[in-house]
Amino acid sequence: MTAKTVLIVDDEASIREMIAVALEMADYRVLEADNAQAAHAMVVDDQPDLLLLDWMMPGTSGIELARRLKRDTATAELPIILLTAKSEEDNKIQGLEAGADDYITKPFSPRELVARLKAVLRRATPTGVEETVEIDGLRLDPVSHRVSANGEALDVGPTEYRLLQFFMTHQERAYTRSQLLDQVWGGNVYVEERTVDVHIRRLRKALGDDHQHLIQTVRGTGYRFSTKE
Amino acid sequence: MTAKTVLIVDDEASIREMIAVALEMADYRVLEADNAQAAHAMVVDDQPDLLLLDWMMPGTSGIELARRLKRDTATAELPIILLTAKSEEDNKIQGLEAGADDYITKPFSPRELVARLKAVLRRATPTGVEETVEIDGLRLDPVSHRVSANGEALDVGPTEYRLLQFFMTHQERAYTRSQLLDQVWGGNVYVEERTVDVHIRRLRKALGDDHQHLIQTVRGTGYRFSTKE
DNA sequence: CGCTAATGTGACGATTTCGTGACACCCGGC
DNA sequence: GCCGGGTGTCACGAAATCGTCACATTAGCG
Repeated sequence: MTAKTVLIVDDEASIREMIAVALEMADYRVLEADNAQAAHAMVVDDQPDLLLLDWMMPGTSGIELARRLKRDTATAELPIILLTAKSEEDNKIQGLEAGADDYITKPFSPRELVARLKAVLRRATPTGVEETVEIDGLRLDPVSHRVSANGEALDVGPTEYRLLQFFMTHQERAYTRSQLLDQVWGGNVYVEERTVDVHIRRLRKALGDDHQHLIQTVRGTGYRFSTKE
Repeated sequence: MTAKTVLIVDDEASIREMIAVALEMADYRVLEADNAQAAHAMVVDDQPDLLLLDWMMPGTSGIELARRLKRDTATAELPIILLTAKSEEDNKIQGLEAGADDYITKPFSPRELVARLKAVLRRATPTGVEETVEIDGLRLDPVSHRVSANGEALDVGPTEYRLLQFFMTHQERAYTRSQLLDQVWGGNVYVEERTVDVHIRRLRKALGDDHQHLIQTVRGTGYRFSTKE
């Protein structure tokens, strides 16, 4: 799973720091901004997956930023969690009406924060379209998460599964190891290129004699999935 | 799926309006009533699928209406979500005892409302549609709320029951822990993902050696219910 | 036919994921 | 208050998976 990015917007550096530490321990990427203008720019540029927004800030208030983001279709889907002090509880109505997805009152435990953040992300992330692919008797079904050859189930590991899925939906084209690492492993991972070879090997083995010819090595370049010779 | 009908009961027109807009955007049919008497009539006449009920209303209170509806077998199955102000939190117990299926404190975001409404509708036993499921000698009877294997009764807790019911009505599909939390626990809970594992474990144990193979773990993803393999 | 670079392959330790038992907590019933 | 079932969380170990290496094999070239 690729790490989600969270943008923390608060004018107090100490609070940002505390939250950042908690989130980083929970494996989130963290961005910070100390005012609404900077935050808005970062939302546009860095496209975080979630916004942690302080209610009270000098200049443009948090709620104003929330309202603005929700009005713009490009950013309307961005989940927002508002942070407020206990005494400001009355403002909750405005906050949620402005489009916030959740609302946390200070003080809060890091753990609570992470939990609610997870919940919001879970609700916000739409499940992609999944179609089963079948090629030459080889079938991959994303719904049941199974791979079968001529009806017989094959045992493939998670990485081999993703690799095969990528190949089956991108046939007839050669990919370099680097491209495969990007597409299958997901962008920013540091892994040896030769690791791809090993997983290709494992996938071929799993496919068995009947189908391993589908994965062809393109010498000097990388690999290709193809039914043709 | 035919659109579900939701009856909103609140004496403040502005609140009804806000909710109505949110629900219509989410593809629900919406009915409105501003007092308990009218609401009762509409429940009988229009048979909505769910009731959104304000706690505080002039005349017959929301809770009184809820109690009344739950007493009548004709309307007892109707899911009810209570709306209350934060300060009335203490009354939560009474609300749930009166038969409400969920409980939302104002203010709330439209998104939250829709999420919990979905969850309630999902969990709610849609009157009449409940059929007993039997798979591979394993039988789940929603009417008596019992599970049996080859005629022998099994002892499963409430959560395990819902989990099993969900699985039996959604075979051959791999679900992530997140999805299971959404579907079985309801989208608004903040629970660790690993908790799913524990309940899977409890369910497997309850199913016994004969049937625990039906619940399969999909490494790196989650779980699946299937007779195959 | 040798040589070299690229790829195949088996093994291995490190890491991740999952299963499992224990435990603390909540809440309703007694 | 005490008890007991139900629930969520944790810690630990087992198992699967991953990334890397060393070495074998192969393809392409002169």
